[in-house]
Amino acid sequence: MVLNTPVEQPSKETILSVLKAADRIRRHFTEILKPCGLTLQQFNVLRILRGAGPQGLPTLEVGERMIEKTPGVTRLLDRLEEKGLVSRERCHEDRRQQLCTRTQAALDLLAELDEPIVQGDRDTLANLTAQEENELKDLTSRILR
Amino acid sequence: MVLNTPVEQPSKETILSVLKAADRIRRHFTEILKPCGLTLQQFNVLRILRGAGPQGLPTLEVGERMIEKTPGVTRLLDRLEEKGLVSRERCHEDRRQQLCTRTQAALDLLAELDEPIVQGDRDTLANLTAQEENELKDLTSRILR
DNA sequence: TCTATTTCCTTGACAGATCAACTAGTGTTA
DNA sequence: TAACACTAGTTGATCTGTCAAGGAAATAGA
Repeated sequence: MVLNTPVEQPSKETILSVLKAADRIRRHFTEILKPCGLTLQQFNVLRILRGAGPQGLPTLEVGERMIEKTPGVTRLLDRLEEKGLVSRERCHEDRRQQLCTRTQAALDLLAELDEPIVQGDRDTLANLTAQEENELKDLTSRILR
Repeated sequence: MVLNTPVEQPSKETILSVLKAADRIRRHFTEILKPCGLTLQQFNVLRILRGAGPQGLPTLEVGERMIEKTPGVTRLLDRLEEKGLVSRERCHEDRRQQLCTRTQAALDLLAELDEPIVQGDRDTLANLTAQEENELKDLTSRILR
């Protein structure tokens, strides 16, 4: 998950700290989602599809919004379809595309999760002031750019 | 990899930014390691074992230093052993333990990687001043704590 | 209009993360 | 010393990430 601990250069420490923080964040939300039987990525897909509305999105579009390689998305969608949370059908204008839509069940599930997730957001940054939060956003956005 | 993009609360943006940065960092180092046929985690294990010296470390110890669940470590070590980079043998004092040691081949490989990795560290934070770097370390270390 | 290329997506294969269940030694204690 | 719990590690199953290869529809060019 994370680079190891032997620390010499200060940069290494900083990088390590960023990676560890991301790791804690991921675990935190994974924990929140576990009772619903959703993984973090599945949840992301559902939220993206909720945002897309009833007309749905083609597979690649979903992938792009997740910064994710396509093959993973296909199989992610496979599982969500099996669970009845997503439905897919060929697009008529462009028959290469598969339009993915969230089902009503997905909307219900997401609605249940909204509060816990917002709370999770709060908990994640509970130790930072609003200003520090902005600073953190700024600094991380400038990493490797 | 990352939470999706629909953004309402500022906390969400910050969290997203941290996750994305970690993602870029991970990809960056993965890229550096690819020519050597090592994954990031394999590299971590080898560095840990290099740090441990010739007497090696039991499997669980390796796992702890990686913030990693044990089962994963076992299989990680399996692959490294197949590649001839790690050797394992039962500990005589406590026959439950497997002592894992880096081989000479591993040391050679790591030596080759030291410079590229240090350069990778530099590149990662190239856009931050030393002070900003410290700030980033501080802020991330306070996330979810 | 027919081939060549591109685009969208799927499949296969393998590394890795995580959970649950299990084996094999160790230690403890009655 | 026999029974019990504990520790170290492995194995199996499922999900995800990534690469490489490929199919099928759309598009471009001759």
